[in-house]
Amino acid sequence: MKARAARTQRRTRIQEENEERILKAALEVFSTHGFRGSTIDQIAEAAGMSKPNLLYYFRTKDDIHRLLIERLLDTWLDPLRAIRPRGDPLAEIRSYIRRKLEMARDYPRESRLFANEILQGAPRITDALEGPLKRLVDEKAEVIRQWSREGRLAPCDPYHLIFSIWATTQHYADFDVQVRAVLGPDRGGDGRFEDAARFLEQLYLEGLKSGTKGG
Amino acid sequence: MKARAARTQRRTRIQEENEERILKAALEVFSTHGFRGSTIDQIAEAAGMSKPNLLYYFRTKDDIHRLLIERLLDTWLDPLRAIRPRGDPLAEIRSYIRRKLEMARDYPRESRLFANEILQGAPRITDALEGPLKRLVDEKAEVIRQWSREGRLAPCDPYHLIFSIWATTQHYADFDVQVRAVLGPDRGGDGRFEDAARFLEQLYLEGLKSGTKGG
DNA sequence: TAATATTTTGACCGTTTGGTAAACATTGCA
DNA sequence: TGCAATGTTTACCAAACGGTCAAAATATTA
Repeated sequence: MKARAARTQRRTRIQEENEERILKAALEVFSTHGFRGSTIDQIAEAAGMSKPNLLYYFRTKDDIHRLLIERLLDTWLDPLRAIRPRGDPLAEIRSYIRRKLEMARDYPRESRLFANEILQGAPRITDALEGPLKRLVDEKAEVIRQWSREGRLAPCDPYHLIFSIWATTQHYADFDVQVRAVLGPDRGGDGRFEDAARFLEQLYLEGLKSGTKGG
Repeated sequence: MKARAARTQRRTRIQEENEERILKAALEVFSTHGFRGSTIDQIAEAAGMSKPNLLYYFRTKDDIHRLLIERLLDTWLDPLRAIRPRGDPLAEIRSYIRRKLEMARDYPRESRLFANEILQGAPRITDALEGPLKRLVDEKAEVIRQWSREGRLAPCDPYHLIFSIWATTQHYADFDVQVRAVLGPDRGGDGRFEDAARFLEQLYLEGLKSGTKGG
């Protein structure tokens, strides 16, 4: 029985280990060089195996990338999904910012992989953007709009609110080098995420509390 | 006299035209595929000339990229430089956001070129980040801090304030595909920049007006 | 342990890539 | 007009690239 077929049926211990090693290495490489900027050799070396050996587990470079993106999209929107329509608006938004910042801190490579993909025109995930992503955002935007209608949140454009939270939080993963360079060795350390959280919470909670006029 | 030497002295009309054509084409290509993802052939084709012809004007692919980045950095920080310490804090911040949004709208390729560079670890511009950029940000951060001290602006971390403005405005250039996909054909049109401006101004002006407690 | 299935390797292939060399064409000017 | 400087093209190269193949090595199991 060939390995190809086997993988779809039963997976060996070695298969499981090596595929995971490859994906981990590929995430590192793809996220820092983009798809075209990464070579199979680079990934193989990072995974500690030869190129043909790697290609025994994944038929093409594209396959690896596709799987990584697929996995990513699966969990990337969890924080947004976690917004509860019945919760307190400002508390929900604060939690959302928190969770997104934690993801930027704990999964910066995933963030950069995504950013690379979008930056280059999202050739492989346009469907996901226009389908599931749009639907989820539409749903949560309606929740936010309802909060505003009920006077529990300042009236504002829910889509641009979501965009701005994406932007500000992912910035700390995607533009990490710049953030560190500007903050310098002192303030660029581990504390920067807490400083960011404090600032963003202040900005959003003050900027969005009801009683504030808005568009 | 060789062309190489001539370029440093007097530039022919043809030289001027072709170098400009090449840079324009290269900006388009580099900004959407990154450095390694772009090929000289692609740039040459976009510029409407043959590869050797292009290489007559620029010795290497790297040279083109370096020049583009150099030009970019030169104007990229103009909006930040334009912040006047003696102006009204909220008005200055509003203008800054406006200008940055306009740049995202009018020069999205430059924004993406920069984003690509930072995302991939800023290998070619670390010096610029740690030097001139950091100095400028330090200077303006002090201005902002002073505003807070004077009670004309809510106390806040000036660095993260600047980061958040960078992030939210550049987002509309760098993540354009995603923004369009989510907003859909109706709201994704030309109006999205004005909607964004309205939202961001509300957020920042309300979130930062003095009288607000902060860290 | 023997037989079988799986895993790893080295040698290789066609294509693409960045870049060169030299011949050819064009332009600008005395 | 003639001639040198400038500009363009054709043909090419070596290295890097994505990927294949068959044989060797290892692991699994009857």
